[in-house]
Amino acid sequence: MEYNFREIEKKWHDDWVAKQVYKVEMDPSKPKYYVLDMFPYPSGAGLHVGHPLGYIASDIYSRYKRLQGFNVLHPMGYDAYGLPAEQYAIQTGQHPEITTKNNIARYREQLEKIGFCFDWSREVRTCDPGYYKWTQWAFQQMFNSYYCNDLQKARPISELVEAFEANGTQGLNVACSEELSFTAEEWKAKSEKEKQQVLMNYRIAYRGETMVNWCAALGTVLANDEVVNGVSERGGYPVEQKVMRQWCLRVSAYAQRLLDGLETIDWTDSLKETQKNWIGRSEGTEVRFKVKDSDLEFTIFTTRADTMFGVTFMVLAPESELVPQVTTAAQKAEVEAYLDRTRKRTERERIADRSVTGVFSGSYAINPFTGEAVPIWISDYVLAGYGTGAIMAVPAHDSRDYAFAKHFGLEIRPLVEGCDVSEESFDAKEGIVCNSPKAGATPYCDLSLNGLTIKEAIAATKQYVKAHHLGRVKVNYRLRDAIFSRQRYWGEPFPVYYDKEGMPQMIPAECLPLLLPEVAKFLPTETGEPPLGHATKWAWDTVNKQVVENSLIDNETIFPLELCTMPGFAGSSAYYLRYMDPHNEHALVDAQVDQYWRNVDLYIGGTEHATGHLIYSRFWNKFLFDLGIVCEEEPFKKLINQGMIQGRSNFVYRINGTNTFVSYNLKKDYEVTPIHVDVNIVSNDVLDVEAFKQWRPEYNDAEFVLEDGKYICGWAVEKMSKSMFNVVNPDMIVEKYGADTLRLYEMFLGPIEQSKPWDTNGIDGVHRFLKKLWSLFFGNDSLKVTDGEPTPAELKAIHKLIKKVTYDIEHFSYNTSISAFMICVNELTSLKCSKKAVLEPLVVLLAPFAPHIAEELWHQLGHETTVCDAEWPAYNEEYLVEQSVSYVISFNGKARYNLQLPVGISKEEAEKAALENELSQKWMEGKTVRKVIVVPGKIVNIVLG
RNA sequence: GCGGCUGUGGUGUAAUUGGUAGCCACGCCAGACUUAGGAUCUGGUGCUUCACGGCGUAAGGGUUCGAGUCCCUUCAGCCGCACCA
Repeated sequence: MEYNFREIEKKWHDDWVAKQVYKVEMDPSKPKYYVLDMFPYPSGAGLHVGHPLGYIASDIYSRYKRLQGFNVLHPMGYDAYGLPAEQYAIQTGQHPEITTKNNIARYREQLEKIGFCFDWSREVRTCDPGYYKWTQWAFQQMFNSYYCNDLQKARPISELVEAFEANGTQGLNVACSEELSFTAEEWKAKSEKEKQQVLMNYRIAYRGETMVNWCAALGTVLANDEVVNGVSERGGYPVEQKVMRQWCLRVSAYAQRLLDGLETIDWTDSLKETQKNWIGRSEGTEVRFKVKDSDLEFTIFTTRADTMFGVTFMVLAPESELVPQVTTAAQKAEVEAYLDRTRKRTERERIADRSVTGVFSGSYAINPFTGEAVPIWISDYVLAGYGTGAIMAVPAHDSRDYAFAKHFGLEIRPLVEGCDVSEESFDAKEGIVCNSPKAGATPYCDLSLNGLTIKEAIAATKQYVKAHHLGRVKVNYRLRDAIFSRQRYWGEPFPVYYDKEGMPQMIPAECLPLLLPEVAKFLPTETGEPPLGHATKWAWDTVNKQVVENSLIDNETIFPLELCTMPGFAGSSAYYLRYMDPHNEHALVDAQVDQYWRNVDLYIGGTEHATGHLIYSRFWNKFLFDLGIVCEEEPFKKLINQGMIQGRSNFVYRINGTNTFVSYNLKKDYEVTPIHVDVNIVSNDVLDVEAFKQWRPEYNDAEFVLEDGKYICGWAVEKMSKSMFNVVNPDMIVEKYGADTLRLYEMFLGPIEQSKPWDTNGIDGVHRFLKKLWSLFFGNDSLKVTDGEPTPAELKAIHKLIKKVTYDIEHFSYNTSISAFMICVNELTSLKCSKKAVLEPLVVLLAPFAPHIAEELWHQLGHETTVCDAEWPAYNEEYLVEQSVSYVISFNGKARYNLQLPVGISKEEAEKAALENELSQKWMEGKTVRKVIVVPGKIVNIVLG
């Protein structure tokens, strides 16, 4: 009987669907396990072989955990809102709703073929109203919350109002956009509108005027993680910095907790490192400087407080609001010209061109430590968005200040013993401080740092600043608030309207979801007019279908609605929670359900989400945790990044000016042009010549110079893309070899975390393995499984496998498991073993990897129930014990030969046996044994004197 | 510039975590069965040497009886952050 994978896979797939084998219910009698894949956004290209890599890995683990008796939640859904889905729709000129629907259908079809154990009854789509109701709901909760730094958690905004009424801002320690200061009386005197404006400064979801990344080509603003090297991540369009009023999420309030939480979760070091870099914690000091001959004062941030005595100038960011205030009349024209120039530069130009530019403001600042007046400059090497947008420049010990000082001829004052600053600055934080004035030498300051190490000097200066109220110790984070609005169509509408004061108000929670309206034109605009402006009919509450004309109408008053939509990461930030309770209409997730499933035990996905989704999700979850909605602070306990699958392109070589193609190893004799050829008509780098002729009309009459009767193609690793003809679809592999072969092969390719090119060479090896496995069960035309007692050799083979596979799955080392399967099957084949007692555990072990064939064999062995509900076999060490162990006898560490010694022999006995054996040898005469080292069960090393 | 990771046959990789480097595959070579094979089966395959042997885990050094594995230096590649004060 042949291994007919097509028939088997079809049969069991249909059976699983009919019997709902993968449907999961909450079951408190069993321990839970939650395995999650990063859900895909349904792009138009469909799945390629890179997508399933992670899904297969998680599927294996899910099935394994189920066999171990866990109640496993393993869901799948679609990240359907957002830029990628919308860009695809725009490119194909279709409505995103239609393309999204079609793409999802295609994804589903492809996923079905691979035999995943997803519980499809829990599928979520971020663009479903029933789903985004909870995205909108979460946004409203954030709007109604502020972040208390003392409690280190989000609290209802009403508590903040109470605090204002009682004490104003007195004693307040909360996250805010701008430090405000007012008394309770002043608060009470404010108008309702003013109060709302003040509260906006504290809300976790707030509308604020900030520097944003504006991408004209995409017609929208973008979050920082959506901008890479100054261009948009999606499409690579230019991005410019612009001040705009936008919705933002106060992610920065959670910076420290996001950092601390990393210590509690099992992620790779590299991913944690990426997030740490992104959060960018930096401890330093804020110091106030007065402007000379003025009441003005401004604050700078520095991590090098020890260099206060080396300050020779100050620099402001061009965007700083201080710039107009410190610019003197004489310098005005020059400053304006400079501001104009810098304003015009895009982010990319700013990154590319790092030549030193700047302009003198005309004013001076007083160094609070020395009383010295130093010039205030303006330069775009100082960023408005970090620290205070102003710095004290210490050219001797900062390379950027150094370059600036050299360029403009400013003083460089070294402060570290023995450092040479004639050619470059001395940036290292090591050495002994010198050149600071003696204590009491100036009327301003009695601090002397001479003789201290830099670290001691920093601490001493911090202390001094604090004691003399010159500033404060401050921790800065690079992490910025997330810009949360997009001037695009395909996203969640904000559940927001604007009152007659123009202040945003939340649509009543019972009216959610606010549905995304139909619009005549959904294209984005270069000027940033949101497409929702075209909407004429809005609706909310799917039940009541209240319709409003572009506005909320209340007692005949018309209130305009927010026209921006939410960004892609909104819908993906809490989807793992929704899977727990996907049909709940009353809560994002029921508290009891959340108590049971808690959080994701194993999360598998790509590194590309390190600074986007994986930050936002953690933030979102921590916020919900603060509110008591979820019971775990971190959403993803363990995370594995599957490597990227690159394309492996094939080339044919056309002899210039002809239609003749020369095989790879002969091409050096000709002048040739390499041409990409579709990898799907190449096998093991051998071109299917006939298929090539059919591939394109111009090759119909192609001729070939062959080697050994074959046409060998060249190859290269490139991005997997249509234009390189190197895209491999999983469907094609499934069609040719079956889903089980695809699953095994993707895992056999190498460690999951490693990036590698997709290379179909070698897939025959795993396919052959399945055929060999099949032939353990079937003879020429019938089942040949027998009931006999297994021999010790057979038991050893299978128990070795059980041990190895169990260990490997726990360690996500699937590639080595598959090797172990191959070894076992080869052993059983040569032992001619077809005993049920051996083959049955083999089938169970295989079930996570190749579920279809395992299911078929399981039923062939006479079982009625699905193999998914079998029990994971346990191994017995007894069967693995060797009768004797081969010890390596080595002299002075050099291995000489093997000596068989009985199992269980003690260290001393082994030593003795080895010596007896050796000392009788002739060549040992006259040598003295200095030491004998026995590694139990392994090695005897004899050290000769 | 700062931080992290990686480096093993022609190829993908493995190595019981410091114990005979190269498991399992691909490819290649030889053989068997075949009208035929992109089928199946058997054997071989790190380099070098006729051989005995010698050399081999990016390069160099160190620790150790023993190093692919630990430590130091260098080189190469990949990734993250980056005028972040």
